[in-house]
This record gives sequence, C-alpha cells and structure tokens, in this order.
Amino acid sequence: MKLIETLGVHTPISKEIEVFLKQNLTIRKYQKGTVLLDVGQVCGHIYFVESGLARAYLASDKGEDITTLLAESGDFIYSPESFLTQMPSLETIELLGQSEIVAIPLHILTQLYDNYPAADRIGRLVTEKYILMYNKRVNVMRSTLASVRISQFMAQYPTIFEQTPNHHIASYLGIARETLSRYMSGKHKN
Amino acid sequence: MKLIETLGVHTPISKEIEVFLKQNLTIRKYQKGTVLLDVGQVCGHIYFVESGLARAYLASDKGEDITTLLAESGDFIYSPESFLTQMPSLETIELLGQSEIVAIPLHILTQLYDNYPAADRIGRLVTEKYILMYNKRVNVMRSTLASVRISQFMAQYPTIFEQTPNHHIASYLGIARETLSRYMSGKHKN
DNA sequence: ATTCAAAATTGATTTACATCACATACATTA
DNA sequence: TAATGTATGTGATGTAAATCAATTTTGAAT
Repeated sequence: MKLIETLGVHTPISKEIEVFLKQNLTIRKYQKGTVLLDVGQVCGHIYFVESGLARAYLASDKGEDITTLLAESGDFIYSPESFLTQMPSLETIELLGQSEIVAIPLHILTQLYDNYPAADRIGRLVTEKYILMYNKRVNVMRSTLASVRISQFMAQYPTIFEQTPNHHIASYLGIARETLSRYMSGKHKN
Repeated sequence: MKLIETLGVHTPISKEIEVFLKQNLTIRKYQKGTVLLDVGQVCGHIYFVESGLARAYLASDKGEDITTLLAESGDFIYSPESFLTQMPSLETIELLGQSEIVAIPLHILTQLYDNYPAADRIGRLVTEKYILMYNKRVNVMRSTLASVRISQFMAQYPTIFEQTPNHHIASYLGIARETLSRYMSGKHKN
C-alpha cells in the first residue's frame, strides 16, 4: 500500500498501526467516472489515491462546474467541509480514470486515533502538510495573471496537468477554458 | 488566557496540559508596529492574538507588499512555510495595533507534544480547523469578481474589516486598493 | 466504420479591473 | 499649529481575460 508509505514519510509508523491499517483497509479498483461522493451525502471517508486520478467539484449556479481539487497517485481527496463538520457535501468526488482507491472510513479513523496515540501525531503532520499546500495555492490564486497560475500549476503538478482535461484545470485555476487553450498554444497577445 | 479557551473548544483540555501551558507561556503586550517576525529569520513561534490585530505580508518585487494573513483576537498567526519547514521566512509579521500576544516557541510545542499524547490530538484538531479556513479562502479567491471577494470578506471578518486599513485588505484579497475604494463608496459601474 | 457527444481551438467583442495621475483627507511628529 | 507622511477617493485610460459564437478535433459508443 502506497498509503502506508505516504503516512510514514514524516514519522516512522509503528508496526501495530501498520497492522491495524492493513486489517481494516483495502485497495479497491474502480472504473473511470465512478462517483465516490455525491452532493447531499455526508462525506464519511477520506479517499487515498493509490493509482489513477480523482477530482472534486462544485456544481455552480450557471451549468459549468468548478473543480476544487485534483488528486493523483499518493494524494488524499475528500470534502474537508463535509468530512470535518459531518454536514451534507456540496462537492462531488469522481474518478477521472480507472483508479485504485483506499477508502478510509471515519469510524476506522476514530478507532485509530483512540487506540493508538501515535496516530494523532501522524494525523497532525499530514494535516500540516496540507496547510502548506493550501497556503501555496492561495498565493497562486491571488496573482491575477492567468499565465502565472498556469505555469505554477504545470510546474507543480506535471502529471495531473497532462492527464486531466483542460477545462477542469481551467476551472481549478479560476480561468476560462478558452484562456487556458490560448496560453497553451501561445496565441495570447504578448 | 484566551489561548487555553480556544484550544479547548474542540476537545476538553486536561488540567496537566493547562498547567504546562500556563507555566511556559505568557501574555505580553506590544505596541502598534511591532515586528514579531522579519524576513530572513526562521519562524520559531506560533503567535496567538489575545487582543489586538496582526498581519503577515510578503514584500513584492514592485514596492507594494502583499498581505497574506490578518489575525484578530482568538486567532493564530505565523509563517506556515517557515515554521513547518524551519527555513528562513519570506514573510514579515507585524502588529496593526497595540496587542496582547502569546508567543508559543517551537521547543515548548515539541515538549508539549512529546510529553502529553493528548496534545497531538489538540494540535490535529486545531490544524484541521485551519484546513477549513484555507479551503474557504481558496474558493473566495477563485471567484474572479472583486465584489464577491469583498462581500465575503466583510461577512466573515467584520471586525478585521473595520479595523484594518483598506489597502491591506485589498492586497489580501488580491485586488487594487482603488477597486476596493470604489466598491466601498458604490462608485463602480453597474 | 459510422455516429454522436464532449473537448479543444480560434476569432470577435465586451468588460471588469489594473494602472496612472492627481486630489483630498487623515494622522503623526516636530 | 504647521508640516510631513500615509491613507483614501476619483477620473481617465489601457489591458487581460471573460464572454459569445462558431468550427474543428478528439474520443466514445453502437
């Protein structure tokens, strides 16, 4: 499991925790288009992408949906709003390609945290890493220029960039799909 | 200490931890303009605002600085990039008014986490709360319209909004100060 | 292979906002 | 209270990117 590996990056993970995780979690293969979480459901799992690609999105007022998160192999994806507050989700989570996913149920996570104090630390460190990620993302989003947003994204997530349909990336970056297209083919003014 | 109160919102905080914190941390009063962290220093503390107002900012290439965070009474402020990686900070943290601050040194935090397993959980929960905050912020930043950013900010942080100079809020939201000014006085077209 | 739908490209037009430039108001210190 | 700096307000102008409108390309399904 890549998941175990990923969790162990910050602190070595104890044998007991590893066993607990292996006993309670399984990798499952899903086909492209599978919806892991739908609008209105309470997000009861954190999903870990062992392989493949997933995205979360909000249905906007005007038809078009807004991609809020893209996750590749080694990333977690879930609805923070819904999972952490246990309120119905506004987001949908779907798979962009055939993927292997480990779904971590909330109750298993709770058991983990309650039975293995060291797990809280792992959880904290993982969460801190995501703080850094979000922080970087806010800084990218603040820069008005589409070109900057695009190049930063390409540099940071080359794999996601090449595997994800352009219009999803555009909405993730908060720009029009036509704009992304023009920058990609070098047909913007200047 | 408001800090103790704030930490206890999610999980009741044990007497031992409370004592440990009270023994190792103190509220200090600083005057307006005090710089808590300067560019190039490694961020060695998390600052908690007991009262007053603080902001973090990046010096941009072109004169103008970019406000990255505003913190009011009850908020934490620090440079996540520098604190979590222990690399020199790109950000400056300064006080916008006379404030009472609790500076939490990294080594105290480490002691806390190492000696009181329950502290990891508190840390995790606090960190998770910030995930929600950042998540919301990314969504605000994605909406192109300045008017939306402004009204969301006003609704979410009314106190900060009224107490902070407009140009800092503008740069926090990624818009020109003139634009904020126009929206405030209703002199934008439409 | 043929058909159909979804995605990407490209041009024309519009617009929200940045930028520039200056004026006014406010605050801080001498 | 004058003087200097800092913050805000307002108009004029320019521009990056949104929007509108087709068209072409790609991909999926039968």
